[in-house]
Amino acid sequence: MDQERPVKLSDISKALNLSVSTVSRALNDSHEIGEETKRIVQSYASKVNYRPNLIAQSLKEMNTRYIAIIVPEISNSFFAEIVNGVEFVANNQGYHVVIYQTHDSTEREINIIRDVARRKADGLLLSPSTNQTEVNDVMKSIGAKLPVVYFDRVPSDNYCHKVVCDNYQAAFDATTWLIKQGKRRIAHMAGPSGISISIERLAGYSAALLNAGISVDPNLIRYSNFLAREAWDNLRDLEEKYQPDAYFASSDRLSFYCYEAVQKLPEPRASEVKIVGFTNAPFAHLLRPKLSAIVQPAFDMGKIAAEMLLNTITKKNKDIEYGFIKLPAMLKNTE
Amino acid sequence: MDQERPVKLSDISKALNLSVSTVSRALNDSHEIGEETKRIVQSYASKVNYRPNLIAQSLKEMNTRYIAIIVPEISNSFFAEIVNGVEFVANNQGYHVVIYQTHDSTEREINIIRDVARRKADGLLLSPSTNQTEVNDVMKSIGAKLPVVYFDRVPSDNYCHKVVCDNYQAAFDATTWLIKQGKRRIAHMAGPSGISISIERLAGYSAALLNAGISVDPNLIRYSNFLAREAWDNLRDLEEKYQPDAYFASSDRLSFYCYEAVQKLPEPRASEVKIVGFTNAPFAHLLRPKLSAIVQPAFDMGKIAAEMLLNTITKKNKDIEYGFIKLPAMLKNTE
DNA sequence: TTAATTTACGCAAACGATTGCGTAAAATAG
DNA sequence: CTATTTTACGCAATCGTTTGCGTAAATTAA
Repeated sequence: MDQERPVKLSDISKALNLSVSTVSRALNDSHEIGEETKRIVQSYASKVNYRPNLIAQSLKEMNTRYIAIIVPEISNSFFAEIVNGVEFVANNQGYHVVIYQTHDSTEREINIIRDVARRKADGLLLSPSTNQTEVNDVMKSIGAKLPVVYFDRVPSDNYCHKVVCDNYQAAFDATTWLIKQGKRRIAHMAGPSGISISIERLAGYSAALLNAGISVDPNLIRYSNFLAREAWDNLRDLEEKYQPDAYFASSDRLSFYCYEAVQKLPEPRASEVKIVGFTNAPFAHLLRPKLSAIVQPAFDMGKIAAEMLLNTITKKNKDIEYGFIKLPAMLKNTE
Repeated sequence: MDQERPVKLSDISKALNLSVSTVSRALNDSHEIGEETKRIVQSYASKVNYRPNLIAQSLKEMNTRYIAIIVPEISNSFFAEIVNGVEFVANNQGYHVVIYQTHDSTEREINIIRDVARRKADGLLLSPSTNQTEVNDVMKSIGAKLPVVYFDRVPSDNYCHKVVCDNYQAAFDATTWLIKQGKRRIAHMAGPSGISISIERLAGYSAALLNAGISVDPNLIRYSNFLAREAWDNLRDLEEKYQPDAYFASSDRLSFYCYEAVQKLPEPRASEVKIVGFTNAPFAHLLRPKLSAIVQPAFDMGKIAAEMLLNTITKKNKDIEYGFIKLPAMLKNTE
């Protein structure tokens, strides 16, 4: 009934008494094959459900027609939207998208990058983890054949393609909004120190404070790596010692941690403390009291990053011109 | 400095004046290679950063050491957790996990399945879309070489591996809880009709009603495919005509749609109408008024599904024994 | 010391597709 | 009718590995 193993070119060639090369060319509609032969081959191939083995094709043609994207966590709506944008562009151009997640582990990230290189993905979209230098070494060691576009968290040097959101401006606007709400002791819950987004968001926050004549209090600035534990410790400590009247949260997860921590406070603080945080969670607007959200144009970031990547992949001329795109974020749920 | 192209076996063999086969065997620690030679080859290989080309390896060995998982949407926490469970098991056994999403499009799903087959994934984890029969045909046409485990939404026949949650019991418990809260006009917001989870959840809901002496009102049962539009139309219609005193929502998205719709109602209905819905969203418990949640053991489902799949992949004896695992769900946020 | 075995390596064929080149037969040109 | 071109196909190499088999040299057995 159904064949036990996938049918290959040589099966067809034997069945039709043709050479393998003729069959191959017939299926690829080559001009050096007679029309009659083409018809015979093609109809037989579709009858027996022939599908070219992509492994063999890839080995021969030295490309795989897929790109990889490495993100910290797919359940994070921000990254999920980016992936969707990437798929939108890539699928239109005949590329498949393979998604990997690091769970914010540098070790996993490095393993994945190596694997992507060994599997000969045609390109890579990367939002590198905390440990930039280690990742950088790996990127160098895999040979120069793998085009890369960085997004969200990006390296500081300019010899690479980058797509980011205007973190400085977004943080500036959000902090300014909090100040306009009458807040002055604004805690800054930052992500890991040292990476681009943390630095820029902190800079925007600080600038907004200074701009309003408020001095920046280092005690109110807390870095959390991606462990829930650290964030909670920071939040408890802040509440015990400094009782901020607002929180600026620098990531999706931190936004919700802050929100939860604040909701557990006794009234009236619970409803007075304002929170604004980076988040793309689609249901964030359902929360009461409100969680004000800095929403990044994630889908567009994904689209643009994919376009840049596919451009460099299919580029004929080899003169590289590194792109750097910066997109605006939006402040929402500000009632 | 860094080589322009990845180094391959023949590069090493030339550099060391050895045959390719000797180099290959030395790197694979074969017993028929002298210790001295092994040392030389291995140290040279690591010096020049040799990484075997997985494409070539796969072609030769007829396996790829990766499994694919196809889900409707990665941003859905339920599926994200499943993926995490799958990765947990697969990575431990040296397999990579490749994630695809269908966005609930049968066309995309079919394309992906074909691609997975052509790329020779070692196995597939599948939660098939609405259009079971079409998908079934494709699964048959790709040849018998691709082991599959179904999860969440599963086919009705017993000649396949399946991992599901006890949807009947979960729906029964949740509906019973609503009844105990004094609710009697409980709307049932179902997913697409015809798929396993919709059928089972509706059965559990109906049984709970009958069990409490409440008759099942077909007007309160609404099917929505995965378009937001349909769900909203159903909700508006229900509110206009029937004003249910509670909602049972059969999916993550429906839960939040219901919640949002109810919150927009004038008081006191907005705070009186109770909602219980399937959701694994990590911040669902932050909502006020509460959204009661049927939480599925998604991570475990993923783990179990992956274990079943890897078992059938590495199985020596070919006598297939189809597994069928059913896991309990938990009712949370019931105050 | 000779025969049998082991050790350590090389040759070449796979895996399944694509493609440059060679060549009969057919078509066209002269 | 011969010379040249075109058509339509087959042969064999290639992509980068792995692996069965063959075989010198080294070792052991008799």
